[in-house]
Amino acid sequence: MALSQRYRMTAQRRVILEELRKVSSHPTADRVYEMVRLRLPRISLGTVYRNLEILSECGMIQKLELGGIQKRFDGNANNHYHVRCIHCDRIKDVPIGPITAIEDALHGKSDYEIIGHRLEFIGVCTQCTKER
Amino acid sequence: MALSQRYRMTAQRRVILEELRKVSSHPTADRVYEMVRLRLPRISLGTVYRNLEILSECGMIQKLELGGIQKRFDGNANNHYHVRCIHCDRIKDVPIGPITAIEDALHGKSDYEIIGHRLEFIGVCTQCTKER
DNA sequence: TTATATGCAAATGATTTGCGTAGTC
DNA sequence: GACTACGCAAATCATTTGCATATAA
Repeated sequence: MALSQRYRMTAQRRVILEELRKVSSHPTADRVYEMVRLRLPRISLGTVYRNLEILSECGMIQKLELGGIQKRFDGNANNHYHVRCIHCDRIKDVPIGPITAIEDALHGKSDYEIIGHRLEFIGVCTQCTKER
Repeated sequence: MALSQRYRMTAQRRVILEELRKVSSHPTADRVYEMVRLRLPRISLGTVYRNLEILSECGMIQKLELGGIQKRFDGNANNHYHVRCIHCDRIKDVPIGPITAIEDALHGKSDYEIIGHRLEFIGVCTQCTKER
């Protein structure tokens, strides 16, 4: 929360960041916990949550807060969109840049001062397409 | 869950629907509970949750599952977008229709079969603009 | 009459937090 | 050495669920 804090690079924080950057699966916090625990068996789930929060605050990772119950985390901090499989909840990056035109569509039509948007695509992943 | 069920119009369900249609505030489940309790003091929170679920399943209301911790409900079942105030979380309808072109931008660029999108605008409401 | 719905309370599940100790800067 | 972070366990908060009873169709 405190943006003026001096953050320290602990082993836990480094490993969480490394593991998250290794995968493209957009894991939940407890999946990250599982992944990290292979290298740091004594790490606690609370530490994972705390660090995911701090890392996303610092802009080193991304916290995805769209559909779904659990939050997902993305080692790629660059702003980009995602597709979520409606059946299995698998999330994949989408290879298109930010569509700024979306906000233009709203110009002068809302009394809110528009500062951004959240967009997520819904679809069916290749695996689920096969299985049905 | 069971789509083949025969739903009954109980007093509780009717009042929840009526109250939700009265407001444009996109309340959380417990706000709906408060609203409904003025007319049905003995209703339980569980009943409110169960009915909000059923009503949105039937397409009579909308469940908003974008940013934020708590789900929000919308008495207007027509598909439309929302703006969320980044400071106070107030949600307002946005007077533009579905932007189908958004999905076209993705054509051929993802191996997911795209079936839709979720979009929410982020902004600052008039009240929060004044207060800052 | 009979399946669906309710009220109540307890359970669940994700996330957060308090606290005493450990480690970084 | 001072302050941030950790591990652990308990707390929180939104939401869901089991169960006995009530009610719509």
